[in-house]
Amino acid sequence: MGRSPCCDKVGLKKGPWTPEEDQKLLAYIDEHGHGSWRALPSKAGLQRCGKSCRLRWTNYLRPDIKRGKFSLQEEQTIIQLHALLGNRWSAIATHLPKRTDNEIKNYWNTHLKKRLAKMGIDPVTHKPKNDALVSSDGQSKSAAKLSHMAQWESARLEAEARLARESKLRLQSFQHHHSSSNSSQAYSAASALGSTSGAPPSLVKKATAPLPPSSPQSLDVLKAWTGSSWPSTKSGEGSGGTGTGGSANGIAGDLESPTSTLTFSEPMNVLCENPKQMIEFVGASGSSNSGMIKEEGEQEWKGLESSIRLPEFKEGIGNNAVSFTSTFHEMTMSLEGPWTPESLRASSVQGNMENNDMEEGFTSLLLNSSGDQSLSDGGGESDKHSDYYEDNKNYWNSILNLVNSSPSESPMF
DNA sequence: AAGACTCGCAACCGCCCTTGA
DNA sequence: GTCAAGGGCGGTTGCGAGTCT
Repeated sequence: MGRSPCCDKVGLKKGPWTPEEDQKLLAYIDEHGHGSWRALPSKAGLQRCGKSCRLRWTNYLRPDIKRGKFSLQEEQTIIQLHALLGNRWSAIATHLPKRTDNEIKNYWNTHLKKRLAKMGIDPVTHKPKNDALVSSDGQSKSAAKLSHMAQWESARLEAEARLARESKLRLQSFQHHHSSSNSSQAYSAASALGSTSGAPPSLVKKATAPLPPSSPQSLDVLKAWTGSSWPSTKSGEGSGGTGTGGSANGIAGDLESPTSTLTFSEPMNVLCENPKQMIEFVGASGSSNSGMIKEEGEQEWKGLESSIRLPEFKEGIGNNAVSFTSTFHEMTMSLEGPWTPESLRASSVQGNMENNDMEEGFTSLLLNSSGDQSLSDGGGESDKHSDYYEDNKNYWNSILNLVNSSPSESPMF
């Protein structure tokens, strides 16, 4: 399975595309679709390799591409998803409609990474840089492991959310045929439908009944659900905290097992020296996508550098294991409606109104320029600990809420 | 004004996975 | 089961534009 010689052929043009070439490519795809990329150049009269055509199309010419400056909201989304997914740009791109993975990658490398670094946050781990000094006791290992597991979890969430959406769509179509107009009924039915709608029973029931961690079935099923969005091993990915397992065979590697469950019981116990340190993560119910209420604008970043609460943030994800417990119901709730900046904003406002001062996640940590005394002035040791737990929980809440609130038009769902 | 330097982005490279013969 | 083609993805490069000295 060697590399295809696609671009090795002599006589093929490389380098920047001319408007004429763009025109030819556009015209051809308009008329015929792209079909086989390899065959396309000759048919379209282009002296390019198919791969080059595909890239030009997917990264530039595609009509559904939004170009130009990233909004603050998009920046936040990228940061949060990167914290969770690492350098899986294509996965991140599925949550940013109209942005290409290449564009996001470039933006991260040229803007966001630098900003985080400037703020003393390691863009790879999303933790304060000096954290490495503190973690000689093995906590960094736990952090890495946790991050690793979070990635598996995210892939699993994607799969389950996608399935939930599909179930819902099926149900809606079913109901359409049966002239039912009650959407809440539709929703309840969708939740209950499970076993008859193609949703795996383990999902519908609620996932505290774990599939065997290394269960081949669970892996195959998940792979099928995710539409091959399962994380893949890339040689370079380890550096991004993204040493995801890769093919199913690799799953049992460094990470014990990405469970197909919603509870990281076994691995997390391994991580937790003190079981009391287990923090239950409750998925998106009443989700408040904190940090989504800021207005767009560069100046938002300015106060940030001075106001970020490094001590709390530092204690964030790395030191403790987090038990992710969610329910199919909660997940389905979080998937209601399309994912839009407005909806995020709305849910954020709602969340805040629902007393959720505590529901501030990573982005809020980054963006809050005021009202942050409560945590840093906390004083007492016990307060410190509870703050620490809260931050830990909120951090993942924020990120996973975002992941759960996937765009309806996302190809991933 | 001009050369040096920096930045941002489009495009390329190369690895890997999937698919189908 | 094997192999090659096709395509996806993340990392890297090269060049033009902007900024600095």
